[in-house]
Amino acid sequence: MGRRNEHTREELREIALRAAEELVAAQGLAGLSTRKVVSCIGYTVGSLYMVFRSLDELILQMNERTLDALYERLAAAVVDQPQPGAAIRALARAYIVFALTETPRWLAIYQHRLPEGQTVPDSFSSKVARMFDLVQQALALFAPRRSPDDIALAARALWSGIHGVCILGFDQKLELVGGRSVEQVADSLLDHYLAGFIGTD
Amino acid sequence: MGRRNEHTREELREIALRAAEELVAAQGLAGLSTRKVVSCIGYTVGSLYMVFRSLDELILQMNERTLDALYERLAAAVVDQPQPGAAIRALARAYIVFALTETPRWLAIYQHRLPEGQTVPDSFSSKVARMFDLVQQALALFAPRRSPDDIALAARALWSGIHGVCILGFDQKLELVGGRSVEQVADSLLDHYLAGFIGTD
DNA sequence: ACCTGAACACCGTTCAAGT
DNA sequence: ACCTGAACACCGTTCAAGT
Repeated sequence: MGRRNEHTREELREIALRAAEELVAAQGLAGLSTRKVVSCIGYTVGSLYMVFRSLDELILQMNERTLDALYERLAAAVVDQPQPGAAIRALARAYIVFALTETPRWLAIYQHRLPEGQTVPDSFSSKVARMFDLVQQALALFAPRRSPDDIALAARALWSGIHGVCILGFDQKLELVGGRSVEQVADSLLDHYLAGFIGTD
Repeated sequence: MGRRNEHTREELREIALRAAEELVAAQGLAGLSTRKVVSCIGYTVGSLYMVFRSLDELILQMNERTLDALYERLAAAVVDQPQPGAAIRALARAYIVFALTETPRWLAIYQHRLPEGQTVPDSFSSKVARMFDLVQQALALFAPRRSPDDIALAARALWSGIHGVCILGFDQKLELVGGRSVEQVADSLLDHYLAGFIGTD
């Protein structure tokens, strides 16, 4: 046995991540397992540990790829939005569309929890920071007289708010008000927050 | 073996739920298992299935107890708040305090996902609705000229927003801005949203 | 060096067997 | 009726053994 060498390490990593993404898309993060991944790609359990330190690391890398995809959607959404208000709205809408269309892998980012004491790698954090900067830049253009501190706080509040709308919106468990779409609730949050933010400028 | 009859069905249910709550408090929802629960209460695996249909049902009932505890904190917070604006702020603050002090079992409400196709029992939904009514009532007093529809939408936007702040705030994975406390971000969301909401009255 | 597959310590759930 | 504990089908991870 052994020494098949059909794939390089990098190829193995790639097909494993792709298989993981398909499994998550079909069955959610809970439906992901090392044994399912290797059975999809025609290897045995041990091989996975040649490329990933653990299942947690595989999930972390999968989530980084999701963050990349999300960033590109957000970046594409702000392009050609000369009005700062429209840019913020476009960012929120792009986030919601991503969450709606890629629900399982978007959810996986938040469902996955590292074992006690472990922290996320820097590459992960910087992808989050990069995405967050888009919101901050749009807000800075929207309220140019505000201090960087005010902008940072507002960006965090708005981003968290939109995220909360998405999370609770897809959780039928918490389906509170019938007939209210995620977009409608997000618009309410955005409109009133921005009105209040600019009003106290 | 068998027929110990040390506890009634109801007692067994109670000590199992209590053990589950302790396990979750100590190790999070991921650290909860049927085998750990029964080992805590001195029974064997099979016994658990006399009282709960499945582990999912046990978790659901545990989460309902958490919702009860949360509701009481929220209800206590609005009492003696004659000013409607203060009532809304008190609700948000009570929610944050609960999330901060009871983090694992508060998180468990959102981490737990039912198997595909299953829906939450009515008792669960009505506990959520009851909690949500508190926000709606406070908002109705705050903006008495608004239609019930507007109030419902605003309540949902605000509640989702505060929840998003809590969720992202405790997820160090997404720790975006150093030094910003959950309270600070929540205040920003609340202040500006309410200002915008009342401003367009 | 690469890969296997048995082994270990877990897991949820079921159910024949015992009292 | 109540409860056990073996059994089944899973799980993540390790590692001696094979090529």
